[in-house]
Amino acid sequence: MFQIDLKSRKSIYEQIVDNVKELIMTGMLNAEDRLPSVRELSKTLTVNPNTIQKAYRELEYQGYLYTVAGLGTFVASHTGLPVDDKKISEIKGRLQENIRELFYLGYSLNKIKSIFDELLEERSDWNDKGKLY
Amino acid sequence: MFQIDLKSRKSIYEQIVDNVKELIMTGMLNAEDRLPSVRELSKTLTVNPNTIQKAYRELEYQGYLYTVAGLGTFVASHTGLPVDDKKISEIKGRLQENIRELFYLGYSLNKIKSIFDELLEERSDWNDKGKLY
Amino acid sequence: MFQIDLKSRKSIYEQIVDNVKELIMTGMLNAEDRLPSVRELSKTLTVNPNTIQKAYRELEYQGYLYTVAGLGTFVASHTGLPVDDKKISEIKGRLQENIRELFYLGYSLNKIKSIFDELLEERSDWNDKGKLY
Amino acid sequence: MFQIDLKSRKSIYEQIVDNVKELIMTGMLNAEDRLPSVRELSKTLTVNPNTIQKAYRELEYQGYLYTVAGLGTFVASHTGLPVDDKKISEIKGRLQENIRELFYLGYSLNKIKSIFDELLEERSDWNDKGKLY
DNA sequence: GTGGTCTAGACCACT
DNA sequence: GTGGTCTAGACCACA
Repeated sequence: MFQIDLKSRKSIYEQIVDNVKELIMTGMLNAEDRLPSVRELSKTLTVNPNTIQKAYRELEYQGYLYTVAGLGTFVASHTGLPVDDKKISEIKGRLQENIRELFYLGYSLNKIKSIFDELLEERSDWNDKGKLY
Repeated sequence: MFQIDLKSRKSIYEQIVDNVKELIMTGMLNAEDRLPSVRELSKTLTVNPNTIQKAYRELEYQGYLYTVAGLGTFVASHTGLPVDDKKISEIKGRLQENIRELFYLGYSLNKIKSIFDELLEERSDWNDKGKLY
Repeated sequence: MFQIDLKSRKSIYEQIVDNVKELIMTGMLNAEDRLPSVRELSKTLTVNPNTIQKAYRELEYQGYLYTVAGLGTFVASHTGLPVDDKKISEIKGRLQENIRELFYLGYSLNKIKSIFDELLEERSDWNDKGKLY
Repeated sequence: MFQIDLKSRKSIYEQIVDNVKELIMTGMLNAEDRLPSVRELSKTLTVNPNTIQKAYRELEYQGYLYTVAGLGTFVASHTGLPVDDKKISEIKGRLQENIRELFYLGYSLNKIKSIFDELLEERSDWNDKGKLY
């Protein structure tokens, strides 16, 4: 599934959260898919079960997963969710930050734009079907 | 100068680092400008001096500031710095991540592009003079 | 009959208990009505039979149902039950809690009262016939 | 501050969550008040620090507290928050449930109304000042 | 001092 | 089997 980097400055549970999010966002995991059980993932990653559970719970809080005690943990479907304005503006803030950094490193605004377009180009295989905006 | 948000998840020293970086990148602080002393900033932000100290040290380490004993802390000039490829690709990675997240939240690629263009528009006052790329 | 929400934090058997209680209280199920067998309900809800079993047993224990071996499970009649003072004061406690919460969320006492009246209004179709108080 | 009931079916951390919420809602704890540190409360309640932390974190998720690592945990101010519609309708659901139960226990709608009015009366000392609705 | 993370290992309720 | 809670005790970064 993925690997944990113990040397990273990110905490283990945070790495798990990010990795699972990515699997969901890239479509490797789809709505209603069952995730490995806490104990299973604990073994394959050689990480304490509590740590896995913490990650899963965090993902549940963030709306990516839901849990049925005794059955397992599943990918939540998020269609129809009201778009989270707070989240959006947070992402915009991060984008601004990145723009600023690139600018500081010597890139002109035009160059930054072309970099971004390039990145979008790479994703042109993604399907806009069902997109709300 | 700027404000600290205690409620943020970011640690205080990290907020200071980010804020100073931002001031430098946006041109509010220019090369050779003198920063407030540790004690001064400590008072204006009502933050422990050790915390300010740590932030300044981190900024020094990252090349944004330099210190002259007995005189104070100053903004370093960065012109002529070799473009840090590692940093660039890290930023690109973060941009990709943001794209993925917006896409996941229901935005089409076109919409994402227009969001980014909007953000760039807001910075159109920035001067490309002296940009290397 | 009703639906189970796997995403709910409530355990499945608890949802069944609550739903059956509701059906009884709203008069959809009346004294001596026969409930679906464990196997039947298990199929229609696609839920493990053990889970249904546990829910029925709980409802029996709480006095809502009774079982006749070989015949099935039935709704118990509750007329003439001595009013359970302990239960009443427990419900009052919960009401207090809800009042507190609404108040905390910014509602005035008057507004809270009108919310409650509204909820009662929705139930004005209920029949007070036979009520002891 | 409060006591934990080990015999309760509520988990310890949940009891802490509920108790702290109540302290906040009743005004015993006010915005920006500092809560006992994790270790402190751990000692006074003779409960493991991890359990306290879990409770505090839960309260943070729910918006009642905020945390500054190295400084402590504080009561968040919630004024100006957009009223959480989801929360409101959840509370309404609970109120309906209580109404239903009282009805089932033999109370007429009128009696239920008078019970609720009585409960509100007890809180008539509360001040509506600053209430949004 | 503060909160945050992590481990090892136990016990419980639910499916 | 599943997730959920709890303990005891360790180590880290931040203020």
